[in-house]
Amino acid sequence: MAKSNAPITEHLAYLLAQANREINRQLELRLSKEGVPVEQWRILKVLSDGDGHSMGDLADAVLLNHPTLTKMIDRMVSDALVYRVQDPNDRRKVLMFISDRGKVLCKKLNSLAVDQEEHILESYGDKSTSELKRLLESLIDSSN
Amino acid sequence: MAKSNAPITEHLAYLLAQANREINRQLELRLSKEGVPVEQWRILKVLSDGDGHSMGDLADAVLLNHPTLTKMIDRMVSDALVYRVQDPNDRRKVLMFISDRGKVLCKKLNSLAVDQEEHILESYGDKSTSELKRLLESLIDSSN
DNA sequence: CTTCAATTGTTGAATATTCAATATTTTCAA
DNA sequence: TTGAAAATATTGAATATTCAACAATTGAAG
Repeated sequence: MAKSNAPITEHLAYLLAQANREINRQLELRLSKEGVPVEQWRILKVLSDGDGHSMGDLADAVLLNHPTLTKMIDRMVSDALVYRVQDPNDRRKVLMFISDRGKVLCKKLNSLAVDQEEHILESYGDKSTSELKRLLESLIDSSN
Repeated sequence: MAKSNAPITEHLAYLLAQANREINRQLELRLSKEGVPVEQWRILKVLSDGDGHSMGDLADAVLLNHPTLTKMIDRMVSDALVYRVQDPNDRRKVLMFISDRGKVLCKKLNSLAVDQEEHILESYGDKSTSELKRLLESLIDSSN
């Protein structure tokens, strides 16, 4: 039986929040070299496959809710990183695409992100990293 | 060598964000029964030791930055869950304490949170959970 | 001692996020 | 075929967060 008086630092929810906050902070720091928030990097990366993604799909993929995504996309369209196309098969939908400018930026961001992953591998270890990834994936799976 | 064209779902930062989002959403759902955001539960839990905690310490412990914490504490003071005392040893500091009312609420919240942890244990497994916790702690350690 | 830098917490303005309501299009049952 | 319900994206108002500036206190060097 779980103890209700356990310190907060022993709760899974807290450990996840703490780890996420720290890793995200580090990534943020790298990406700030290009003046881009983490969410925009995610968006560019998802759109990098060249396919059109609806706003709904994209929102799920980049962990943002719809209105937040809409407004972030507005900014990215202003910056000419992505563009909207109405889905010809279902005109309720908007398909998002990455622009050439977006692709160029995405490459730079990818190398900054890889830089971070390598840094983690060094200090945290190869074994631990892949084991952690495996466990996280499995946790996410079991939560659906 | 890490691949820069790896899908975003393979990045540790993304997996952490995704897992954190999901687990936090579940916890939020439970705590909403008492109308309390997750951060307030964390605050109450940290203050449950009965000691006075400065705003700075508290901000670190509950993963909020200072201005956000100040404003959340303002609300909690209005709700009579916590109270401020000026630190007699260092009058720049404010020491936060939990009230009796806060303690009562905290107990209810704890059992809701334990409920969630038990639910995770069931669907995700005892072994995986403790192994994941261990790896997260170690990741956090190695990031300092 | 005095003064200047560092620490601590709060405030207000700027920014971002969220919730509820809306508009548009599609689906599907009658 | 029509009309109601569902799906999709956006908008605007309400709310929350963040950044930079501020005030108060302490520490420490000269």
